[in-house]
Amino acid sequence: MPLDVLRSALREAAIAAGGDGQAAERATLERPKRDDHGDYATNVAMLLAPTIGGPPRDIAAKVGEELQSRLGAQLDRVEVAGPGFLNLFLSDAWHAAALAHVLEAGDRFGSGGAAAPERINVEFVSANPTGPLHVGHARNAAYGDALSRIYAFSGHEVTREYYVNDYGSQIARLAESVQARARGEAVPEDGYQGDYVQAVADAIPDAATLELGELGQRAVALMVERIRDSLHFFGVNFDVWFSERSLHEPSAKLDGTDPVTHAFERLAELDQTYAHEDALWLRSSAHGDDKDRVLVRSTGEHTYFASDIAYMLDKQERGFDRLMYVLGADHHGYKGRMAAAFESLGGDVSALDLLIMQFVHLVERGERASMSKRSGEFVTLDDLLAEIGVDAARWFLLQRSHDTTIDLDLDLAREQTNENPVYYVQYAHARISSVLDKAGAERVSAALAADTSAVALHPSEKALVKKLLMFPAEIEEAGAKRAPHRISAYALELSQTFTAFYRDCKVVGAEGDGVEDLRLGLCVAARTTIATALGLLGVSAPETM
RNA sequence: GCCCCCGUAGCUCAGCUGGAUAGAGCAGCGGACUUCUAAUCCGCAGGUCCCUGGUUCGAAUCCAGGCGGGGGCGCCA
Repeated sequence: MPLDVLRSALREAAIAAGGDGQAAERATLERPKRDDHGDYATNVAMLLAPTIGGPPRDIAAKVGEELQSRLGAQLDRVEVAGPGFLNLFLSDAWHAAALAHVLEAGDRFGSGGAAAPERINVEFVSANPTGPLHVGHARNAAYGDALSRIYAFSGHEVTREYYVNDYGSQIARLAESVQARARGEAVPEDGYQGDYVQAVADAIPDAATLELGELGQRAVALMVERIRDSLHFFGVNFDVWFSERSLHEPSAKLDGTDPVTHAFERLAELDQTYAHEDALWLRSSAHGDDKDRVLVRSTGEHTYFASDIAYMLDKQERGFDRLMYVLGADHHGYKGRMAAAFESLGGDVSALDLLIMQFVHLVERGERASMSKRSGEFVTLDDLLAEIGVDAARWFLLQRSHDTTIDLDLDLAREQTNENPVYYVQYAHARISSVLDKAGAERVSAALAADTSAVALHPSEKALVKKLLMFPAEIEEAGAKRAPHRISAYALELSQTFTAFYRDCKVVGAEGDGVEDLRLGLCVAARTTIATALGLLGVSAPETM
C-alpha cells in the first residue's frame, strides 16, 4: 500500500531527525484542502517540537531532508509551511505506481484491513412479529446490514441475527386481534388494528375457532415470513432467526434444561443474583446499571430481561468474539442493563457494542407524524420501497450518521428521488462502463499491462489517484466508528473526483505515450472502487442508465 | 430529577481521537449539449460552526457551565 510506505518512511525520517517513535506514530498524513499545500501534509514537526526542542519549522525542514533522501525520485519536493507543517509533493511516477497497486488489488482493494479478525454477531432489526416493518426498522436494517458488509469485507466473520419475540403477552394480543378479525368482530382496544391483521386472519383457515396459543404461533409464523420477504427484497438477509420462545423450552444442547434456567444457574454460580420479596434479582447495579433488575417476578413469571440475558448467554456460548446490538432509540435506556448483564455473565464489555439508532421522523405537510403500530398508521418498509426503490431508500437511510434523527417526508422523497445523490454515484459508474466499452475489452487489458511510469499526470488524474488511495482508510474508519455513512460520503466524493477527471481528461484516443493506458487504468480502478463502495451499502452499480 | 442523541449555509446534513482560507447535496441566480452517457458540468450567492468560559502554538472539534430541540427512565413486551 503506497500510503503505508509513505507513512513508514515518514516515521523513519522523524526518528532520524531526532524525534521519538511515539510522536512520529501520532503524526497525521493527510490530504490538504489546498493544492498548493502539496499532495500530503504532516504535522509531525509540531508534535516532535516539545521533545526535541527548537522551532517546529526547523524540525520540519530536517524531517523533510531525511524524507527526501529516503524517497528519492518518488518525492518531487517538500515545503515547510505555516506553523510547521511539512508539505509533500509526490512525483508523477509515484502516482502511477500507486494506481498500479490499486489495479493489482482489483475488487479486493480496501478489503482485509482487519488487524485481528473476529467472529462478530450483529443482531439487528429484531422487530416484534406483530406487524409489518416500518421505516424505522428499515433504517435499522440498512445500517446493520451495511455494518455487516463492511466487517465481512474487512476480514471478519459476521453472523447476521434477528431475535424473534414470539413469546409473551404481545403474541396473545396478536392472536386475539386475528381471531376478532376472523370472526368479523371489533379488534380489542389494546389489540393490533392494522389491515395486515385481516390478511393474517384470511391466511389461517380456522382462525375464528383456533385455540389462542396455537393461533398466536401460526400468526407469528406468517408475520415472520412476511418480514423475511420484505427484508430480502431490501437486500438484507439474516443467517440466524432466533426464537425467544426457544429460550423457554427444553434444549437438547443443555441436556434438557431450558436456556433461561441455564442462565439462572450460571448467574447463581457467579453469585450475580439474589432473592428479595419473593422475586429474583440480578445484581446489575454492581456492573454500572442504575439499579438491580428483576429476573423473576414475585408472581413466578419471568421478565423480558430474563429472556434477554438467556439469549445473551447463548450467544456467548456460541463463541463470538464480539456481540453487536443495533437498537432503536427507544431502547437506549436498556444500554445500562444490557452491559451489566454482559458483565454479570463474565463477559468483557469491550467485546460488546450497543448501538443506538436515532429515529426516522415522518413529516407530512410540515408536521411530524407519529408511527404507532397499534394504531396501524405508519409507513411500512414495503411502502417506502414501492415509492422510491431499494437503491434510493438504502442510500437515503445510510447517508446520515446513526445518531442523528432523520426526517422522512415521503412526498418530498418521491419528488426528489431523481435528485438523490445515489443516482449521481450510479451514473458515474455507468459512465465509466460506457467509456470502457468504447475502448473495448482487449484494449483495456492491454492498458492494464502497460508501463505507465513515465507518463506526466494532469492534476485531475493525480487527484483521482489520491482519492482512490483513501478508500482503505475510509473502510477502516467506517468499521471502527460503526459509521457506514462514511462510505456513502466517500462514494459521492470519489464520483465527483472521477467526473472532474472525465471533464478534464479525454480517455479514449488520448494523445501521448502511455497516456491512454494510464487513463483507462484510472477508469477501471474508479469503477471497481465505486462498485465496491456501493456494494458495501447494498446499492446496485448499474452498467448503463 | 437522572440518562442518551442533536444544535454547522435558506433546507437536510458531513466534518468532531485539535491543524492552514469550515464542506456536500438540495433550493436560488447566471451560463454550457455537434459528448467518451447533460441523471452532467462551470460560475455566482449564501456562515455569530447555539452561548459563555477554560485548556494551547492552534478549537466547529477537547473540558466545564448554560440555552434550545428530540427521546428514554416499569416486577410492560
